[in-house]
Amino acid sequence: MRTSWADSVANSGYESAAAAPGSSSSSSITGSSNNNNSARPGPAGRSSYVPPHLRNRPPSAEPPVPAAAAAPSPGFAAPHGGSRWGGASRDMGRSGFGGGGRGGGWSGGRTGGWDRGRDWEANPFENDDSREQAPDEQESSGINFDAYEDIPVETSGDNVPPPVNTFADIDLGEALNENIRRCKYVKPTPVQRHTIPISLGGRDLMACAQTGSGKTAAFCFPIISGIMKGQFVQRPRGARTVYPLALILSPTRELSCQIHEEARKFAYQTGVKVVVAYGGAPINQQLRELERGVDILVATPGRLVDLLERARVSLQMVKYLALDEADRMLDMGFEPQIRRIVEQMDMPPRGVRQTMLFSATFPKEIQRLASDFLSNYIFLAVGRVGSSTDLIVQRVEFVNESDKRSHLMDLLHAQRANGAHGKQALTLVFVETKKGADSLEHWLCLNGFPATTIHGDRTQQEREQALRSFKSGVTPILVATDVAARGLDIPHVAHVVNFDLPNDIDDYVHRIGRTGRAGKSGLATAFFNENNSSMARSLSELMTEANQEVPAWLARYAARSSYGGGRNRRSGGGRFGGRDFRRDAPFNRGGGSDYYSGGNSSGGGGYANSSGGYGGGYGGPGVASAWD
DNA sequence: AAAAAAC
Repeated sequence: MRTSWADSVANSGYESAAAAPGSSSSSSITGSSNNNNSARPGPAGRSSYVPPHLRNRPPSAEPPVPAAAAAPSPGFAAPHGGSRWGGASRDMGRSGFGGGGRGGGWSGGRTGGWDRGRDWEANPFENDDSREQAPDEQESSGINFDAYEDIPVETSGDNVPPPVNTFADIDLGEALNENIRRCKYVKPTPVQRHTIPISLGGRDLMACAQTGSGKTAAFCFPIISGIMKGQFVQRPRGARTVYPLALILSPTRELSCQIHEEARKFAYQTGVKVVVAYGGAPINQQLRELERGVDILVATPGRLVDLLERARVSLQMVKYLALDEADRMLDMGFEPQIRRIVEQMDMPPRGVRQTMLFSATFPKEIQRLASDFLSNYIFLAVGRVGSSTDLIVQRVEFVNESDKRSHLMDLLHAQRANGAHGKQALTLVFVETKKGADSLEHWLCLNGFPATTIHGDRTQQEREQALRSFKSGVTPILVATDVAARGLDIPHVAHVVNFDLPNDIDDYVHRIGRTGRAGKSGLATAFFNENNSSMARSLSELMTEANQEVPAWLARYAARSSYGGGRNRRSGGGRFGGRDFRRDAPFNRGGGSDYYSGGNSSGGGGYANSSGGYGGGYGGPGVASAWD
């Protein structure tokens, strides 16, 4: 049975002061072979244990097998230790993984013990090439990096670390670099260029970046690297509780799955173990996975609370907390649950753990809430201009409720006619309600359009099946509620139809972001009628910002309609999905919640560094003077 | 008002 990274590395001798994730030196880290605190429990024969990621490799490629050491202290099944950096030789190309066996306390209720088959770390890259790639793909990764040139970037906060230009500029470690290569990432996207150094520097972060701009990797790389480099204290091994070092929360089950799949690629053969937990799926399998060891837990809030209540998971050892779609996680529906997880369980407080919040949109009122979870954080906004939303052609058509179906059919017909080989291009149709989704799907199928649907009234199996069937083109039309609005990376979505417009402009931004991924172009069509008049203004503003053609009738609606369209008249105004709310009230301290959260900030006005002349004055490369 | 998120 293999254990997770931190389990195998750390041991009871260490103090909890984890090495700062950003500490650059790797040479000083204790090698596994001379770590006398190591303990290797378990049956004899375990001494020849070969960690999963090293099996089936030529002997020459294997790092030295760590020496067996003292028996574990009572109550602990402490695996042997070892630096994640690979002990003596980092140049081995992989870390000196200490895959110690788990002692007799292995509590899965299984008797056979050691199941090698299950220990094998499946290659997460296996299925990557099964998807057919367009022949004209310029980058093998499919990411059109040219689309990312010259994006305005805004940062604020104390001492913002400078961005990097290449992955090689950062010491992420060989194993991680190898996975970056396997992912065919040539160079970091803007959000990655800025986020990774901030995060490696141990700083809290609120990051606002386009849909499809590589946010997942931006928070995964530093977490994985930090866990590999860190010398973490032995995690207690009591009962059946597991102690992840990192927690990644997301608002939907499918998004958590997706993050898990991606994180597994990044963590492949690093020994860092990533596990996912979400509702609607049998909990027992997830529990078994957890028992096999977990460093990074990806979860949806409900299931995590369940696991915490059952005491199967403890957040006591969490060093990294990442909220994806953070503004969604902190809106009305989710906030209490998130507060409970972050503030009322056993997670270390802000300032002790490192917290990173990511989204494409960040309304100010949500930023205010979010600052409760952050300590002296850096705000980062990567602009929209020249980036992915620019590559999405947005159209708005006036369609009365009663005409929507036939109008949709017209669009689909035209699309089919234009499509290659008469095949239907992938089209994602958003509707307002679950019932509406079912009935539209039914109607489409009746009319000869292969469609399926995804929404919260379907079983998890049905939801995942629908997504697979859509991705593979079996049902090239997917009718969805907002469950599919955020984060899902579905390659080759040619067209997003807002059959029903959302009531919030931010939701619109996330929805249309399902197309135009990774720098590719896409089309978004919205059906607008009197019922959407409250959206007229924000929609027309957004389209103007994105250099889209605003129909004259929409402009008239916008001029007529009162403010408040979409509730937060554009979360940032300008070119970004958001702007640091701290800069709006630089002298407004105290009085209730502590916006400045760190307590050691340098002064009321010291936050801006890209537009104002004041503040720390970091004006390094890539920090555009974006605010006019 | 709807959607999502545990059993």
